[in-house]
Amino acid sequence: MNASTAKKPSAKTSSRLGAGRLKPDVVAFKRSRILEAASSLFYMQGYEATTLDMIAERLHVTKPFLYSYFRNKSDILASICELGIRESLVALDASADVPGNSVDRLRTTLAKVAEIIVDRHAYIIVYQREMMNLDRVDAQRTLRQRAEFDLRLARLVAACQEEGFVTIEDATAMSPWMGGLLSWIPSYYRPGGKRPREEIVESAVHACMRMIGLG
Amino acid sequence: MNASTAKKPSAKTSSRLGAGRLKPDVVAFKRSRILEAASSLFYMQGYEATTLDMIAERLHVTKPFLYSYFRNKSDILASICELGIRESLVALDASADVPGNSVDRLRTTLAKVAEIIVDRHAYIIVYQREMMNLDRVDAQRTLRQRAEFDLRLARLVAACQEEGFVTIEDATAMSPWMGGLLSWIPSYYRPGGKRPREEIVESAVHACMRMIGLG
DNA sequence: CACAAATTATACTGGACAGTAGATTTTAGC
DNA sequence: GCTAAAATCTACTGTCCAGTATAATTTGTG
Repeated sequence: MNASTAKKPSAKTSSRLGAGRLKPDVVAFKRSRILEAASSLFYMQGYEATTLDMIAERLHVTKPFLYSYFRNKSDILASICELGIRESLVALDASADVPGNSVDRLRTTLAKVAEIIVDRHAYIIVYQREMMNLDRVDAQRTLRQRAEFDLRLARLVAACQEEGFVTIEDATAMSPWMGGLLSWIPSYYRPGGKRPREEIVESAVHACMRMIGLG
Repeated sequence: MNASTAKKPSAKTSSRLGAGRLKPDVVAFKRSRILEAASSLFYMQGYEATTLDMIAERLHVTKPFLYSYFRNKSDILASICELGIRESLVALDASADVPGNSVDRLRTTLAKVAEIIVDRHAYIIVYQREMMNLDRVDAQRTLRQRAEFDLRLARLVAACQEEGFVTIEDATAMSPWMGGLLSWIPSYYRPGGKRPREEIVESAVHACMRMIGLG
């Protein structure tokens, strides 16, 4: 295969043009397994300390196998960073569909994002810690996604202000702190720790809401 | 010299035993200049991507020179991590001397720590990002310092509760979020950005105080 | 100004690791 | 079950860099 960038099997790799449903899914599955193994190792040992041979070994494959699914080491990292933030972005997008008023929407969305961050803690940590190892293009895309995250969060807060639920003047100035607090969760909460997931999420949401005067 | 760990000139390095005031200071000065150069490069490019030759070049010295003042590369990093947190710890210690009630003490201390973090942003970022590159001993000491930081912050919050200024039941559960928020400052605030230092500090302190119901 | 001790530099080594060329095996259509 | 293509592996290379042995230089002292 030797995917130069995209792994999309160029439309007519299989004999039956555009037909094969299975193969693309298999490719996607393999990619996600590689990312799982890589993120776990990056999380525990760091990006530079993790060799491609280690990733390959964990999957019982060899290094050139990885190169069939990713351009190079930093392409693996870029995919992890991408995954690390996209889900949160999707959750923020979905906030418009939450029933109730703007405060309900904010609270529900914060909780949803907090849950995602707890569940994907390894991706988030790797994302924050290793972003600088990305090449220019990947780094810029990732930064843009992060800016998008902050922007949408700020809009949610602004809506609470506009609808009159929040009277604190500098409420929008609090939204970056909310983003920071959420991003901080994985540093503070280790999976398998004593505190249950729900408690962490609830506490984080509380902290965020109080920042804008909503108990 | 070839400092094996401590650089203390073993008491009678100079001819006049225990007399020389200058030399130890010169050694300390050189060490701090090395740390400055190293932290700046680690901050901008990451620990692994920074070679000892780069650090030496920036100071117009050579690699073996660095080995006269630090055991190895990770010893340099360990010193940066140490510095990155010690000042904050000192500020937390000094909180007992702040006049006024416990709320005044908390507010003043949070502001002081926020200022330190803003001023030492490179150290803080490197500390958070590269801690895993430390060897076991240095990593444990650093983790202990961080735990100490969280503990003292929690005590300050608890005092506000005991003196009756804070009525929120889960106030102490908020203190880790305060620590996280403060640690987040350098990711959000880049020096030379549009927002002035004071504004950032004030906003951060506000956010923290509101978490425990103090506007 | 000689001469020991300290400081700093030159020049090298050894190992690790990302990335690759080419061989081999598996898969799937006929 | 034959054959072409896709998937995967074996074996290698070139580079980079932490760390070091040893040489040169500076500094302080009598």
